[in-house]
Amino acid sequence: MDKLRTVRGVNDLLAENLNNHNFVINKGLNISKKYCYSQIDTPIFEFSEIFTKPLGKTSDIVTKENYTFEDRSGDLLMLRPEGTSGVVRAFLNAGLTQDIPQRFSYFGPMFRYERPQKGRLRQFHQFGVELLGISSSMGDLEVISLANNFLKSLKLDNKIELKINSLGDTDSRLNYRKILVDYLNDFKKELSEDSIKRLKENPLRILDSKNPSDQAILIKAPDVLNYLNEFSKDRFEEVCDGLDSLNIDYKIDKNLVRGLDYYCHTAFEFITDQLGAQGTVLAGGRYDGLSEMLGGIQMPGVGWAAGIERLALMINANYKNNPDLVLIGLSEKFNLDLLQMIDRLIKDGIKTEILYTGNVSKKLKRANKINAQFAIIIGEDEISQNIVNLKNLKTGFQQVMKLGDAINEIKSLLNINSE
RNA sequence: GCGGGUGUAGCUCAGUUGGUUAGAGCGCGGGUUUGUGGUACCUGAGGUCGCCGGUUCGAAGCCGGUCACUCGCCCCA
Repeated sequence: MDKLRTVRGVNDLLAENLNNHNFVINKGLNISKKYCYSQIDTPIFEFSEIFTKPLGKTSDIVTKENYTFEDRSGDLLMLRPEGTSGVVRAFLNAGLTQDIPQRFSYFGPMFRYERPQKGRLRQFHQFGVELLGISSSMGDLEVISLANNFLKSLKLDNKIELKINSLGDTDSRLNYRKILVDYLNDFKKELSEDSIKRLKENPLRILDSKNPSDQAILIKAPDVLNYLNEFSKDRFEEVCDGLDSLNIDYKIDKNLVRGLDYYCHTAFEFITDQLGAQGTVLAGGRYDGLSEMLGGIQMPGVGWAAGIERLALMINANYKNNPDLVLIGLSEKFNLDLLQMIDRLIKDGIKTEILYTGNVSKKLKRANKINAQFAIIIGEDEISQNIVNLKNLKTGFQQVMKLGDAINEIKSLLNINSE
């Protein structure tokens, strides 16, 4: 380490950015609380299998993008690359299978060893929700409705569109997989290198390839939706009809596939064109097999996760942290008096900062810079008469009065209600 | 992991074909103002030109490597 810096793909969050993040998180928590989702917090690392089992052996997240390490007792651990597996694990651990449905919301850092880009970091943050124990399409519709209202509350609904698809149940999926592989095998020579590899490992992923020659081949490829069995097809129709009656706009994208193995039936992504290659801002789907993959009982689930960084890039939460009031002493010997005064001021809900150093002129300059509304200035005279000099920094008007009167004046002018 | 672009002061950026002591604006410090801010004027500090090596009498500028950011691919939120 020759210079002070963070490791690659990992950022500090300074006031303004953090404010945007918190804005996104708070909107998410608020709206999910109204849908009766309880917040849950799970560890940021788990035994590796918690992720490797459900995510699938061929997913990049498991094969090359994880942060894995052995701890001192020799256990193989992984920094979580996503949130769902941990939440389901916690749900199983807590024995909540006896009390379904369960609704969870969560947020926190996730870790993937990827090539960093804007909106794609190695430590990044997700906000997500999971609904466990509801197998009908109503579950899918509920979480999509929640997502839609979440994005609306961020005023992003006009910049983002919803794409959905269905992967069908296991039977449909395996059947379609066979048909797709048969079709693609005829074009093997024209497929991209990546896609040839995926033909064996995870052929469905070829569907969302951006390679032009792949795309040309895909135009005539068999359509997943035509190969769903009766049950899966009906289920997908229920979801589409449901979205119609909820007035949620969507586009069916037959090439939309989720990257992780545990998904089935409904898959959806909310996508923007404003973030370049990182356009997926919120994505999710149904994962009825996940619980069993972890060794639990059969337990249907559906949920989504949103990229907090990506959403934060699209909003501007108007960061403000200016004091209502600054306290100024004529010299440093009044600083302790000011510190005593703060007890009372914060009880009245007044955001107060003490300016400790410099002469009065410097302190007022500083007060301007941090955009304070009022200043209380004290010196020998004020102390001896038990009064303060209250100055309105916007108008320049100032007068001496009792501290209690000053507090009332500030509160009434700034509309502050004490708590 | 692959391909392209960028990297000069705290910030935004100039810097000609390789040529003396690398500049501007904003910001920051001090002063005009020892109990009163915003404006104005004066003034000062701040740079290993991302890092390492090479070419050259001489490199911020050229060459190689490397690190970081960024765009696309990949992956995905």
